Amino acid sequence: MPAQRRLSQPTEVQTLAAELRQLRPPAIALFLALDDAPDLPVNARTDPHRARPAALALAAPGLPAVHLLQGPALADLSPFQALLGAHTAPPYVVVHDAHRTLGVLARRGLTPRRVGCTLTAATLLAEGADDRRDDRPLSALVRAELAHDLPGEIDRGLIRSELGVNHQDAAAAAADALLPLMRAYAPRLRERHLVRVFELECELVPAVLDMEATGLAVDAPAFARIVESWRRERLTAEEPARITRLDKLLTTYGNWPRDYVSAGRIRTHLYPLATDSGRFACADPNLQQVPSEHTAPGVRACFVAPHGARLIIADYAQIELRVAAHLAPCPVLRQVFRDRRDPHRTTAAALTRAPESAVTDHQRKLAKAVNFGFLFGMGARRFREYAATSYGLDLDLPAAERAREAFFRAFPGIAAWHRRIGDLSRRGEREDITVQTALGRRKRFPAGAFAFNAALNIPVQGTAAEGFKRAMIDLHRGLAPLGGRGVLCVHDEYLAEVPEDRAEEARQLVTRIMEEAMATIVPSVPIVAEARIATSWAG
DNA sequence: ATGGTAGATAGC
DNA sequence: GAATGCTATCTACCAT
Repeated sequence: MPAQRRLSQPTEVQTLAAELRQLRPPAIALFLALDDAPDLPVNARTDPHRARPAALALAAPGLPAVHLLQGPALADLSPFQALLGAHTAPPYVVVHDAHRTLGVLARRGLTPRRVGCTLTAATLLAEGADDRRDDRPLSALVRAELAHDLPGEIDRGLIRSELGVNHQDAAAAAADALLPLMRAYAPRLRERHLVRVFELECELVPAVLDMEATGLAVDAPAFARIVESWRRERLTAEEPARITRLDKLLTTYGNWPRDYVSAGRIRTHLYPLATDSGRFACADPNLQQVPSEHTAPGVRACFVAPHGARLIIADYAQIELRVAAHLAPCPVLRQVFRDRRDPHRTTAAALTRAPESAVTDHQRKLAKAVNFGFLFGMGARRFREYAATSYGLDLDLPAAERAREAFFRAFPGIAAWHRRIGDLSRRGEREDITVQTALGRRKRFPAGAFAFNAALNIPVQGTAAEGFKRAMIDLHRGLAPLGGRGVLCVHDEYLAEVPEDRAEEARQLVTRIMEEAMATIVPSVPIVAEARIATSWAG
């Protein structure tokens, strides 16, 4: 790394650049946000599904990584300086949607060095993935970095004149950009009360990077045998539905052992800020959609604890119902959880107008479908279909309507919440509507584009995601002394690998950390996490 | 050939 | 008045 522009008194930016150079390579890389770059493939700009500023992640050979944001002019960085300085890791400022762009790059024959994960103040400020207006300007620095790695595509002379410098050292360039860009976002994040979300995401980054780097141990030969059994069955299968299913399994998962397993572990890519809700996106491979035992028996059993270790598999109990009880708010549902009662029995009792003690197993099963289905605004018609496919329950339409009424009768706070969102629906015809999570992450619906169901769901899903991310941060720190580490997260499920002689200790620790972390975000309802010790994901 | 869309299906 | 939501990946199909 050429030392350059070394002054007798290093500037803030130079100090940061020096710190960045100390970091282990996987921690950083360049994320370059692009929006209207003329050389981008068309789909990066026009696909509504990808209607976010396209992000380009480019390899910067030999460099420590830096996450760059495009952004407006300078402002005050102070709230974040303390935050970032407290980390062993660098300031991670990031670009959303980089993972899609990685694919775009790959199709163009470019092989960017993989970056850890993403965080962007701009994403938060843009209030949901559908509108990134605030994110628009293409920074001169982005052009500079493009010129650096894709010579010929952009006029370097233009870059130099724009920047007023001759960048020979991409790391220094990146660092130069970092502080100003963060400065630019800081006051707006403060104004918009997004500092807590931003801090959460900053703290989360090391946990995600380690999880991505660690990967999950996998019994690749066993996986390959299952794939082979699908192939054999496909040859003789006759039932069309079965053929469709087998083809899906074969095409989606069949090449995983070959494409993604190395040294007995499978590594995925996690994107904490790629979704409207604040949940993770996961890709290449998407380990958040590994077939369940129900769908394809044996697959999850291939994801294992290595010799001498155990998996701790933990998830939250009815987390969305609990979060909804908190946010709605619904005193009745809150009380059900406080009394350690079963919300499905409560609904079943409302359905039958009988006491909870008289609820049968079948009634409880129906009530479970009712609770999960109607919570986010499903209609009676759609509920019939849902109950049939997900729970094997056949209902006629009047029965589905009665179930819906019983649900709202059981939980008046939920009913009032739905009515309030319904009112927003009318206003949303002609004005922008914004909904938010507990920490203040926002999703904005432009006038005329309000979505009732999404307005119900996103704050709940997003609040649960915030509690989960809080837990991931604490778990990352809490497991290390035991020699344990997180290996995967699936929305409300956390997998850790721990030494077998400390498995029980770890199990209890994981349970406690998850419950306490979520409770900081969702304080009005008791939170229950359940963790088990296993030798494979199926166990 | 490549880019783009809709629909189905995998997860939560 | 009614309305589950959030994703990734694959296939089939259409357009350039």
